[in-house]
Amino acid sequence: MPPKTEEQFAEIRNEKTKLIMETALQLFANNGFDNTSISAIAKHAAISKGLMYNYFDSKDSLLKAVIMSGMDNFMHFLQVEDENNIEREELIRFIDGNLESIKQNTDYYKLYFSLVFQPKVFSLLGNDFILIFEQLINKLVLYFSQKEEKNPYVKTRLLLAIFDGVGIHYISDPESFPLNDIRELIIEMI
Amino acid sequence: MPPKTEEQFAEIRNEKTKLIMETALQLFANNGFDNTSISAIAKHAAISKGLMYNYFDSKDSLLKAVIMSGMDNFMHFLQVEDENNIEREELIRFIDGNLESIKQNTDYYKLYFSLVFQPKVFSLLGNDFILIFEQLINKLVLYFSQKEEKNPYVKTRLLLAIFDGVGIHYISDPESFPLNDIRELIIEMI
DNA sequence: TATCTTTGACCAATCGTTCAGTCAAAAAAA
DNA sequence: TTTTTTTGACTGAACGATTGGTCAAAGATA
Repeated sequence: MPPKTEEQFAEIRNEKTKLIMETALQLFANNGFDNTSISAIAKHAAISKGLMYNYFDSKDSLLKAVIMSGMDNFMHFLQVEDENNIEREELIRFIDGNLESIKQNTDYYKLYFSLVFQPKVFSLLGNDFILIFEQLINKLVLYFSQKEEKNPYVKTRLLLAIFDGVGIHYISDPESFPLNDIRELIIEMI
Repeated sequence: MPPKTEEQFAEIRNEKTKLIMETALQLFANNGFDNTSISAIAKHAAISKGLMYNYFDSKDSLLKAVIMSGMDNFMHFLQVEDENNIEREELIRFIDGNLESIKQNTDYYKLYFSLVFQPKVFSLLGNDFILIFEQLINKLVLYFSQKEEKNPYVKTRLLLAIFDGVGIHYISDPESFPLNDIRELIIEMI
């Protein structure tokens, strides 16, 4: 029989994994991934350097876990239903989810924007991003088609670009960026 | 007397400086700043490592020069006049300049977005960015005030955010992103 | 020769990663 | 209760690779 139950060990591992990932996200986002050493993460998390390698195979593997976790979190905010049809109310919920996600996960957005253009990093993540993105496009195109928008696809691509632009500007300057007022302008557009 | 005239040496230095900066921009943008070694830059530029240090004091100094040069280039595209007043025609020129700048300097935008959130890098650049940004805000607020827009400041912040969002999406996917059609939508907004 | 550009071996520092070994805690045995 | 055994989380010195940066010497040209 083990000295601790499996459940106890699992909880320890869960908490430490979470601690390491949260610390890593904070440092990656604000100092850059390549500029953040494992030593620095260990120091901030008050653990040893070796322990990180007990939980993650490599620095790349840690990065992947951090980004995937952030993406999961983002998807929960969106709450997009799987039906094909989409009502205006649901689109507004989607917009609010997007803006709320930006507010609550600024570090994740910083990390995302700082790495998304590096082919090496992008390939690390597989094509989950692309699939989710295409799914979003299809839904929004359908919505704007129903609204008899002149060019539903173009409007869709603009709207998705706006989310990222608003995200970047909010992150750069959270105090003075009028996020709530801009929400109203976006809703007027749809 | 030197073996070459001052002018000859100056031209050599100008050309080499340009070569190093262009090579560095390309590698910084696509592989990341910290992930690009001086040796790699030298190899791609077909010069020695030591020569880079003949032209730039440090890697940070090279980065600063690259970013500043990109910003100068960006400002030339904008062609914003110094008068207080701003006509619709000039704003459209400004939009077109912005979009054209994105098209022609994708590497610079990649580098910019990948570093802008790092406090260490941001402080390297001084507050030129902030000043230019505030100047743009003031001009656009004035324009939208003249158009009797409901909330000129909010509209301005949204428009500037849109430029960055469009830039990111175009860079991520230049082939399928409908930049020209989106230009029309933006112009309809102003 | 005189002068500036150019080279690449070299350095100390830091990096990601490894691994032999320590430790507290709890079940099992006494 | 007390002692022994067993477990896996945890540590940190050490390693090879790589980094930004230096510099004495060579190359080139008038």
